[in-house]
Amino acid sequence: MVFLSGAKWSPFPRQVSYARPSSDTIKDANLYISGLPRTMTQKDVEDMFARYGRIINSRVLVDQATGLSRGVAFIRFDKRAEAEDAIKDLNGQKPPGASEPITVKFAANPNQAKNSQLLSQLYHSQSRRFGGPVHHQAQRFRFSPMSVEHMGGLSGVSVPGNSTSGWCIFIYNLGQDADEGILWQMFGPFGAVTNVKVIRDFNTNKCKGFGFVTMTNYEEAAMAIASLNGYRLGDKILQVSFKTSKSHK
DNA sequence: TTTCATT
Repeated sequence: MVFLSGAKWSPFPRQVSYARPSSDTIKDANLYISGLPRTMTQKDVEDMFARYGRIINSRVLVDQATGLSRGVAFIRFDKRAEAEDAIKDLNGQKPPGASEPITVKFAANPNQAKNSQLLSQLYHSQSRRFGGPVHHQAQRFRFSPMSVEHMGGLSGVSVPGNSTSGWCIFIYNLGQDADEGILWQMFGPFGAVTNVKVIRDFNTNKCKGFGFVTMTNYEEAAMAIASLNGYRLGDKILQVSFKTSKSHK
């Protein structure tokens, strides 16, 4: 005779909760990896990091239009100590067959990143006066949209800076204190700007002297470059051009 | 004095 009264309501082993315990040991175990060879897939990256611990999830950022790797990835480890080991071992190292070292560090909080970008735009849109040296010169630009419409023959040509999500512009010779706001101010008048970035030193937060602006329309980007290249910002002469591929050698 | 990347 089978006596079932003790079985209660668990006829099958219940799947243990998916939620992971909240604990310091699993906090902030998320890594940001940049400088990866574009040929490396998500699996390749996982393979490289697997020996340091249990990988909870991973992602390789790809250009939405081309599907090509951006050389940037995320790896979330089970434990922070595992992530720390991976940083110590792999940061600044070259993957097999790679010519450039990779950067491995803890990932920034995505909410923080989004907020700072929003704040940057908010600051830009709310600011009426700028103490910077650019403002009083803004009217020196000559707008001649007719001339650039002639340059339509872009198809089939490999044009630096292009991607279907916009035209990436490289700005060199920014001052150490440059910020995103100055880029919005300089490029915004020429047309649709979708993104700006000031490259800063990780530790000092000082600008490394260059930045990027993404503009939607070629004509506006070309006009901005033509107008802003050679522009004097503070005591420096800007160099402005379409971004070129870093691997031109 | 010369090319990012933050799911």
